[in-house]
Amino acid sequence: MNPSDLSAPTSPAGVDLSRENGVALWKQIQQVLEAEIAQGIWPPGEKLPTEFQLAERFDVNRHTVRRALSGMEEKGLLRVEQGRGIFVHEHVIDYMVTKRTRFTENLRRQNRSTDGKFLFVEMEGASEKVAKALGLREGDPVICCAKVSYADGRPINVSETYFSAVRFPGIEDVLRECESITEALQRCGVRDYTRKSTRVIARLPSQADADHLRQPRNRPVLVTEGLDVDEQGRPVSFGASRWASDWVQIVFES
Amino acid sequence: MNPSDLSAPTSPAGVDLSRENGVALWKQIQQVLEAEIAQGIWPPGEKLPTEFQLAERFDVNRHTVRRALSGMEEKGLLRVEQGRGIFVHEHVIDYMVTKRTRFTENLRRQNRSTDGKFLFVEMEGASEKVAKALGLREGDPVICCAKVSYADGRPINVSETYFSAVRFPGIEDVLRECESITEALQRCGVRDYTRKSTRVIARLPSQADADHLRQPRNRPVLVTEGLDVDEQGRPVSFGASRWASDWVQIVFES
DNA sequence: CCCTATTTGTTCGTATGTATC
DNA sequence: TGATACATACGAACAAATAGG
Repeated sequence: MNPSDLSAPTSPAGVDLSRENGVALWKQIQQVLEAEIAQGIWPPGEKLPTEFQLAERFDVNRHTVRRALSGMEEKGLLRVEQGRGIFVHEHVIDYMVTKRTRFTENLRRQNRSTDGKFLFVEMEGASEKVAKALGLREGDPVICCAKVSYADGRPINVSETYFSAVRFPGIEDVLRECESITEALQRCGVRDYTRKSTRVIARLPSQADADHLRQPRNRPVLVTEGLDVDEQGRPVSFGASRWASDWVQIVFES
Repeated sequence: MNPSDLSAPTSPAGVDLSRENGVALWKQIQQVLEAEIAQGIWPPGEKLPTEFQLAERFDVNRHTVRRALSGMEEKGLLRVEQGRGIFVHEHVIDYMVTKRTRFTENLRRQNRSTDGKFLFVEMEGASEKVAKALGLREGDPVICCAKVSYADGRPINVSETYFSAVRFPGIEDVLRECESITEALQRCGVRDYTRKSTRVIARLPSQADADHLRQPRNRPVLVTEGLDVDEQGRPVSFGASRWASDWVQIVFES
């Protein structure tokens, strides 16, 4: 190591850990690091020193540091990314799901800026799943609207939303002109719609989804499938989303 | 390979793929495999031949097979486990979350046998999160009831449920005697309770959770945190669960 | 595209102290 | 006292993902 590095200490001074008070070393390390995060010494989003550097600082084995870090990761305080490093976790976004779930409105209420980018809007034949949800037959024409949604400039969601091309003729063009799906549906005569059911699973993302969400492929995503219905209970749209689970938690209020 | 292996063919006979009809080879392979799964040639839970064996069977490169398989995995037809193999996905369990969510009742309705195993029931000091949810102060005494729940003999859920030790004196012993938490609460004077909110995230499991759920550590789990309240709206219990996301999808009905 | 360095993830083996039977 | 189990801590090696040239 270059001596000039000493002028830019990347971590607080050495800490004395007691090896005789009966408290496990890894627990003491976790306490110290949690306190430092709480004090803002390591602000949200900041990269922590490497496991090796932390091991040097506390004068313990790397395994001992890892034990402390894994406890903090489970608490949601850290995000550990293989090959990149360890990061202090930013505050996650609560995405509230209620009967009346609207993406933009939802995040605005949490003082998040929102943005969206259409990937494509096109007509295709309904898959078995889409057909079943919308009450159509497999192969019936549907409009698929694929987009990536952002909060505070970070991609948090990749989605495809399907509409019956028969029920909503011309929605293809309307969607391309509108900012939000709610707006497009209103222009197509749907004054109001509500969420009927939402299905949630967790899995690892496809390469394409990982790219869109700018996350590694070994971090899981939340996958949701939701069906929206109009005031008469008829299906309006079926949406499939992948959420960056490191940044979003989905909250269902009854 | 031992010649006797030939007497136990593990896969259907060779299939002719057309290289001239403009349909990508991997799509043709996917069609064939999906048809075979639909026909029950590869029943749910069955291990498929290795990628190499499939490549030999279709006389293509292993990467071509992988392309087909990855499409099927995204559809949820397969489950790929690094180092173990490729398995036909069993039908997943729909765990319905409504205002009145009861574990056993919920799964019985889907003709699933249920079982549970208590890991421990003990008193501890409330963490910040638990205290906040139950309306207590950090360190206040709470009873933690940890269990693993099974459906059809497969572990699908690891959970800890917390109760105020002040509000429910003696629940520690009642829990140990009861089969279900609903029953224990009834014995403690809670006639009815409803789910107020449920929070969902996805992450990779801890070693302990992976062991309980009998799944590899690189398969994600669904993590839910739910708050139950009594008829007066007072918090009754706070539960934190990890779900084997390969076997369960959580469905919220509004 | 390959190659290398960095960093985290995983799995061995070993040793020690403590609690329990 | 021994036998056993368990948690803790260290060391070494290798695997896997990332980033940069």
